[in-house]
Amino acid sequence: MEGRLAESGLRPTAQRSLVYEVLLGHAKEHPTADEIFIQAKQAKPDISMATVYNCLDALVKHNLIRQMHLDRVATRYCPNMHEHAHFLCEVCGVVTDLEGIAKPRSSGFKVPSGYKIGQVEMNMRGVCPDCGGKEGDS
Amino acid sequence: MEGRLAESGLRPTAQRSLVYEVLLGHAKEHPTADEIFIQAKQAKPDISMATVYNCLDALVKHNLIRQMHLDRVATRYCPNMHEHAHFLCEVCGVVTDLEGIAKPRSSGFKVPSGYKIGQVEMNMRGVCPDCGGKEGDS
DNA sequence: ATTGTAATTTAGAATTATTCTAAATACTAT
DNA sequence: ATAGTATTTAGAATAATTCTAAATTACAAT
Repeated sequence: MEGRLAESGLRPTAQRSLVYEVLLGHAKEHPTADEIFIQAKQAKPDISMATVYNCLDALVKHNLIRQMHLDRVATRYCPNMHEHAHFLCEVCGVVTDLEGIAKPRSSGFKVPSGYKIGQVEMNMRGVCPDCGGKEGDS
Repeated sequence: MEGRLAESGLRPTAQRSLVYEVLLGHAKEHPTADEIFIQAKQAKPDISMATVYNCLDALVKHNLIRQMHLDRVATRYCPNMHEHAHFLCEVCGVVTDLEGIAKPRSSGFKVPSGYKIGQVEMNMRGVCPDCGGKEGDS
């Protein structure tokens, strides 16, 4: 953990390591800052919400985690830095990682030359198999 | 305007028509609820913020407009219902529509069968040509 | 080891976006 | 016209995030 923090040029403080560790341990849940705070507080009861935000922002800036903006409620965080899309089941609310996102230009997007693409975020909504989804028109 | 509202099964009230019209007239800006409110207030000074939210939610529900969740700040709205992606320039902050989004399953996403896909949102960040972006690794 | 300096953390206040509530208004169908 | 339903309204309430200024910590240089 601290290793990766240091590699990325971040000072590996106790709080940062903890926030990163919590997120890695709850990757499937794609937790919000608040949920991460609750978990982190169990290990380090004196950690503050502002610190959780600071740490998350620092981790995002150093490309160790990503933000997900799925809807009008709280931002979610994801430590999976492989290219992937997110699928939100509108019935159960679970977010699933779908690996294999293609690069925009090679997959049907008309990106005029001159645009320098950094981060790409791909979100789908629908119904997951557990909730009775059938194959859609994709 | 009212025509499209009625077609979609929404009662075309003055407020809904106005909110829709404002958004159509500012599609390029991808405005927030607040910005739409300010515009709408010029035409109808007694419209309230709650109504703007109500109307926007109704329009979204009836597939006349889409929400965009680009970052941690306010939700943006987009009346362009063609398949397209959004590009946010991290320098000037302008959001551009990029037409031609491909269907997820046919463009490199591993969507296991059983997932029923509804709305898809694709957002890219980077630097636009005006701000000196060069072609990226896409 | 000690000290200086800058980065980080902290609590709590402040801000902002959004939702809620209950009353008033406007439509629709009788 | 009247009843019933949907919509709008103002303002309060909530929730997420940011700000602030003081305290603490980490790191580098002595």
